[in-house]
Amino acid sequence: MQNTLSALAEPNRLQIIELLRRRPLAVGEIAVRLRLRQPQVSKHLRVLSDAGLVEVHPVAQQRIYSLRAEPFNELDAWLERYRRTVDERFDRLDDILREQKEKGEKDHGHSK
Amino acid sequence: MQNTLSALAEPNRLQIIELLRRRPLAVGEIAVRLRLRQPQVSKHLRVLSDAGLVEVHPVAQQRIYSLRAEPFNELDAWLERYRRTVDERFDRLDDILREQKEKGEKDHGHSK
DNA sequence: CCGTAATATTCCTTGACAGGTATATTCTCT
DNA sequence: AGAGAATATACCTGTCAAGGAATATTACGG
Repeated sequence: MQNTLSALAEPNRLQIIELLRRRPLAVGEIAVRLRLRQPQVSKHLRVLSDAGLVEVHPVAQQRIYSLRAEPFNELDAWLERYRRTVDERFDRLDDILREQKEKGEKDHGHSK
Repeated sequence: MQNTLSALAEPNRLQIIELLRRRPLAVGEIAVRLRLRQPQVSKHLRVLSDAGLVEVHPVAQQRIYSLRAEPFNELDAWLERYRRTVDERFDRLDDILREQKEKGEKDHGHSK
């Protein structure tokens, strides 16, 4: 999860992912489309690969990179935990605030 | 999207978010639970706030931080585009590879 | 108004990381 | 085997962001 997020945090890497969403691509093609130099693309792909976001398939001297589904599913599962709770937390915010306020007042009265 | 991802890329910030998922908290409480120093917590919260991931509600001298739903919804929408395509891309991978291979062979024959 | 609690901000230092360039590696074709 | 693609790696450099410590700010009670 952490690896996935930090891999996607880099703008160019996110771009690469967006590109690969459309279809698998060779390193050189990515470099051309994103106007990056080949070594940087290779390095970014290394990071993405280590994070499990992409996989490689050699075709002659080319390496075709494509997305892997797993990390996206994990992200999805992680988000799921928030879809459930964020809204209700928001609703309860007033209660929490009141709670905190009362706690503060109680402490002050105690120290008198 | 990019802002959201880079905000979440930092381990401690992700931890903060996970904490706030359970319930809104004051800065000091976060610091205690994550064993971080108060200034760093404030700084991380600043980043999270700028990214729109959290919002503040003052209660006396305390600042209660809570999650905001919007960025999570955006992330969800972004992921949705992948839920649809990753699998089918995966199925088509063989086709793509064959395609690339044939292209390569054609080029070579061309240069003869 | 003063003291204190809670938090934010500033300044500094250091480490990680991305880009640039050169070079190594791998594969294919002849 | 040799040449030339396509890609990966190594090394260097500069930048930026995170942690540490001190200080500023804000809000409250007396």
